[in-house]
Amino acid sequence: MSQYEPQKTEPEIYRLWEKSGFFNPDKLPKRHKKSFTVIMPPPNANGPLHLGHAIFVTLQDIMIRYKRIKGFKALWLPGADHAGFETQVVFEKKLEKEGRSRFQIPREQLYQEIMEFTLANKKVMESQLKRLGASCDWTREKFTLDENVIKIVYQTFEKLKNDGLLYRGKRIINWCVKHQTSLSDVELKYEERKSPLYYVKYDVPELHSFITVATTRPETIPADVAIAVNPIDKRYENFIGKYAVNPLNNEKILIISDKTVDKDFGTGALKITPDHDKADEEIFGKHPEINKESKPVINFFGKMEGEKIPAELVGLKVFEARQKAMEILKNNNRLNVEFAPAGIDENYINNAALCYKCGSQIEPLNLANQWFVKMTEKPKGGKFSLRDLAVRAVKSGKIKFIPKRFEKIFFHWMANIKDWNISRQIAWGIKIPDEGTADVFDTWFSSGQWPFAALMSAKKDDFQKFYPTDVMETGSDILLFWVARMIMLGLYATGKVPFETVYLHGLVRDINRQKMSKSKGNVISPLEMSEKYGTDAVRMSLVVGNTPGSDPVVSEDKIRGYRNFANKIWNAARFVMMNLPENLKDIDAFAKKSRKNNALKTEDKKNLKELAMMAKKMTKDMDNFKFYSAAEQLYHYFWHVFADKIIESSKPRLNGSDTKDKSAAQYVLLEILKKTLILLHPFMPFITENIWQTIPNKQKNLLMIEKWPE
RNA sequence: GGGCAUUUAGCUCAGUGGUAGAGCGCUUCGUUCACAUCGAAGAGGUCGCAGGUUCGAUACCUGCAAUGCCCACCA
Repeated sequence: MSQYEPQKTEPEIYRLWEKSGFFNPDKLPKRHKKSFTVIMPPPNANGPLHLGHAIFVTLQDIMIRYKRIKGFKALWLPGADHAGFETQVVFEKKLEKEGRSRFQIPREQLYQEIMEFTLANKKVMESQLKRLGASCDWTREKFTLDENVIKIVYQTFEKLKNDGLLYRGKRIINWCVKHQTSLSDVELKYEERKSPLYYVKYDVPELHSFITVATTRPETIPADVAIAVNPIDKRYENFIGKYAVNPLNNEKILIISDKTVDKDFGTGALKITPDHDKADEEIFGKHPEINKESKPVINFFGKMEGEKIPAELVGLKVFEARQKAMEILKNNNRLNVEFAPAGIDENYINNAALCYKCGSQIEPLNLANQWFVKMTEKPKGGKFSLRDLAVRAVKSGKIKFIPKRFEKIFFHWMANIKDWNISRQIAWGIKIPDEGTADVFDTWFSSGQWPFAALMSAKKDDFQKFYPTDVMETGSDILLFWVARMIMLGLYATGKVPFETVYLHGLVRDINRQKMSKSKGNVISPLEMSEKYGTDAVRMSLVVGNTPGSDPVVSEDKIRGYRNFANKIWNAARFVMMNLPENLKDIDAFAKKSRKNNALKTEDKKNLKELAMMAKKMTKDMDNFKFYSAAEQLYHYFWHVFADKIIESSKPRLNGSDTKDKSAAQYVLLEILKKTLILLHPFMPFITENIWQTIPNKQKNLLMIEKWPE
C-alpha cells in the first residue's frame, strides 16, 4: 500500500542540503581536512540538460559525496560554458526559424542577443543540475565569460605570445562556407565520397611533350603554381626544371621535384595549388624556385573569383565550376584517356572533410591574420613544447587515464599534432586582443584553461587550496578537443598538472544502440524521467552497467527497475522503523545498550560480518573508480540479502515473546539499515537522506556528512 | 592506409588460469504479513571462429571474422 513518492520530497531534501552549507568545503566540520576537488565540465549554456549531462552529474556527484562522507574537504566547482561556435550554431537555427539571419544583424547586437539567450539557458541549467542532486558549491559557480576568467585567458595568450609560441599568419585554414568561419582540425568530420579523378594533360613545349596530372579538383587548376614529381621517379626525370602550360589559362608553371609526392598515386605528378590545399601550401613553402605568386580562385562563399580564371567559371560554386572545368578540358582534348575511360576515374573514393556541425564540405582557404599556437616548439628559454609537457605528464603517471586505453589514443594524437588555429570568425566568444580582426577565440582555447581559470577566479586562495584538482570526469568524445588541451595549457600556465585522474565515460545509446538525437526522436530526458521515477532511480540507471569508456545503454525500463529498488528501500526502512521499541528517541543509546546486553545470535554476528565484508569490497571498488560494480553490489545486498533474507528471518523474533532476542533483532536491523543508507548515499542521495531524517537520532545530523562505515 | 577496442544467457553487461555470474525479460507457483513498484522456485550459455601455451583456457599468445571508435595532406 505504501509507496515512495520521490517527486514530493526530492526538492525539499535538496533545500535541506543547500541550507546546511556543506556543499561549500569551507563550511564542512573540522574532521574534513584533505581537499578533494572536481571541476565540473561546464555544460554548454544553450539548451536543457540531456542524458549525457545526467551521466556526468551522477558520476561526479558519486565521487564527491563519497569523498565528503569519507572526511575530505570536497569541492565540486560548477560552471557554465558560453560554448562559442556550438552556441552560435544553435542560435542561428533559432534565427532561421524566425526568418532572420546572423549576417543581417550587426555584430554587437548579435552578441547581446546571444548573451541573453545564453544567460536564460544557464539559469534553466542550474535548476536542472539541482534537480539531479548535484552537490556542487554554488557559491563558487563560474561562467566562461566572467570578466576575471577572460582576464586569465588573456594572460595566457600574452604569455604564449611572449614565449614565442604564438604566430599569426596567412595560412590555409579549414573554412566552413555555411558558417563563414575557420575551424580547427578536430572540428572536422570525414566522410567517404565518390570523387572523380581527372587525368589532365599539361603541355610541356620545351620537350614537345606533355605531363599528366591526376586531380579531383580541376576547378582549382587556374590557381596552380607548379607541378611536382618525386625525384626518384624515372618517368619524369627529364621534366624537372621545365615549364608546363596551364590548360585553363595558358600560364607557364614550373615542374619541380619533391620527395613527399607519391609516385604510385595517379600519374605520380601532382599539381601544386597552395591557396586551396594544405599539403600543396607546404610544398610551395619549401620551394623558392617556384617563381610564381600564389593567388586564390575561390572566395569565402565557395564561389569562383580571382584573376586568370576562364570567364565561364567566374561566379560558379565549386561543384558547378568543377563540371564546367571538366567540360572545357574535355573540349580542348586535355583529358588523358590512357589512364581511365574518357580520362576520368569515376569510381575514385576519398575522404571529404566536412564541418562537424552542418556537414558542409570544408573549403581549404588562405586566410590572413589567423592566430596559431605552436604545439611542438619549445617556448623561449623553456625546455618543453606544449605537446611534450602533456606527453611527459601522462607517460610519467602524473596524470592517469581511466580506462587506460585512452592514453594510447592521446599519445597517437599528440605524436601527429599540428599547430592549433585559435581564431574564429564568429561573434559569440572572447574577443582576441589584437588590432587587426574582430575574431574571437576558439572556445576550446578558453575552456582548455578551465581548471586553473575557474579556481583562480572563484575565491581567494582557492587555487592554492584546490589545485591541482583530483579528477576530471568527462565524455570520451571530447578527449582531444578538451582534455588534451587542458593538460597542455594547464601545465604550461601553472607548471602543474590540472588534474591527476581523467575518468572518461561513453556516449549514451538507446536500447537499439543508436545515439540519442532529437531528429531520431529517441531522446530520453533525464528531467522527465526524474519527475516520473525519481532522480535516484535515474542516477542508478546511469551508473549500473556503465563501465568507463564504453557506451552505456539507457532505457525507460531500466530506470523503472531502479524506481522499484527505491521503493524497496523505502519499505524496508519503514519495516525496520515500525518494529523499533516504542517511543525510541535515541538510536545511539539503544545501540549501545544492545551491544552491552550481548544477546546477538551467531546468525546476527554472521549477518553483521557479511555486511562489513560487502562494505569493504564495495569501498575498494569506489577507490578504484568501479562505481558500476559498487552500485550493483549494494543493490544486490540490500534487496536479496537484507530485505529477502535478514528481514524475513527476523519476523518471528520481532513478534516473539523473548524481549532480549527481540531487542537483538531490532538492533541488527537498525544497524544494517543505517550502514547501507550511508553506503547507498552517493548513488541515491535523496531517498537515503530522506529516510535518515526519520530515524530517531538525537544528533540530527545530515546523512551527507555522516561517517563511512569502514 | 595506420591505430585502439569489443565479441559471455533473448536483451544490457560483470567476471576469473580450475568445467560460468547479475539485472531486465521469460515459465510455474504463491501473497489480507514493510513492499504486486512483492515473494518462492525454475528454464536458458559448446563464454565469435581456428590454432597454440598449460595437468587444465571463457580468461594468456597467434591468426581469422564481425562490429564500433580514433587518427591520416595519396592529390
